[in-house]
Amino acid sequence: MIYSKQRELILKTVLENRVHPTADAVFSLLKPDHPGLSLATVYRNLNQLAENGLLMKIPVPGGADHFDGTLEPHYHMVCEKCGAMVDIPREYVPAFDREVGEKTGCQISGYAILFYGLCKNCASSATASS
Amino acid sequence: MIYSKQRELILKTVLENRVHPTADAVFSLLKPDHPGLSLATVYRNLNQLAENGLLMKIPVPGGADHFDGTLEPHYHMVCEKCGAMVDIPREYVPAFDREVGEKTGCQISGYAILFYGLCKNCASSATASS
DNA sequence: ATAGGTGCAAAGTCTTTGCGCTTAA
DNA sequence: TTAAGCGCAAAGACTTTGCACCTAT
Repeated sequence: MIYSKQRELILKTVLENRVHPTADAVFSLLKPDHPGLSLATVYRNLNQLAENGLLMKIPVPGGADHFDGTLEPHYHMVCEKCGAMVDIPREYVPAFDREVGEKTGCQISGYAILFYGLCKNCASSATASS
Repeated sequence: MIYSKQRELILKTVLENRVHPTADAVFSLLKPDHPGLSLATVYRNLNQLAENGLLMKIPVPGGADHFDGTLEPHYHMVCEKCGAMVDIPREYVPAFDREVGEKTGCQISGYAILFYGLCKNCASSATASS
C-alpha cells in the first residue's frame, strides 16, 4: 500500500470524528477543503483501510456502511431517532461462534450484531416530553 | 389487508421453500407459472407480510434481503461458500437488550445477529477435499 | 519505469415509487 | 364504489468499476 495524500486525509477524518461516519459523510467533511476529491476515492480507501485493519467497517442493513476508527472489539447501536451510532462495549456478549458451531455442525467464522434503540440523548428527551 | 391472489402465492412460496428465499428468488420461482407477475409486487407483498408478522425479513449486509416463514425466534448463518442461509436455534443466545441497556443508558429495542461461516455440507466437503 | 492511486462518469445491485388500470369487499 | 393491489417503468440509494491520467517508489 503506497502512500497517498487522500488516504491519509480519509483515515484522519474517521479517527478524528468519532461519529462512525459513512463514506458520504467523510466525503462531505473533506470536500470543502479538497474540492478535487472524488467520492469513489473515499469508498476505495475506506474499504482498503478496513481490509488492512486500520478501520472497522460497520454494515447497516438498508443503509450506508459506517466506518469506525476504534479497533478494540465492540458492537454498535443505531439510534432509531437521530441515526447516531453508539459504541457498545464488547464484554457483555459472549463468544457465540464456538457454542453455535458445536451445536449446529456449522463452521462459524464470525458474526455481526447490531443493536437498535434510542441513544442516551434521544431516550431522555423522549421521557422528558411525555 | 384485503385478499390478493398474488400475496397468497408469494406467502405460499416462502412457506413451502424453506431456503429463506430473496424477493428475486420468489419471483423466479413464480414467474414461469405466472407470467404477468411483477417483481415490484413481490417486494411489496414480502414487506407487507413481514410487517404483519406472517414472515420474517432477514436483511443481509451487502446483499439482498431474505425472507423466512419460520416464526419462532431464531438466528441465521450465511454460508460463505454456497450462499445458503441456515437456521440457528435461538436458545444459545441470551437476551442482550436488557443487559446492554442497563450498562449503557441506551434504550435498546432489539438487535440483529447474523452468523457467517460454512454450512454442514460445505464444511464437510472442504474437509474431505483437503 | 511501473505498480498503485485518482477523478470522473457510467454502470450495477437491490429496492421503492408514481401512475393508470384492476379487483376485493 | 372505493380503498387496496397490480404491472410496468422510472427513479432512488448506495457502491463499484472502466478508463485515461497522475504519482510514489
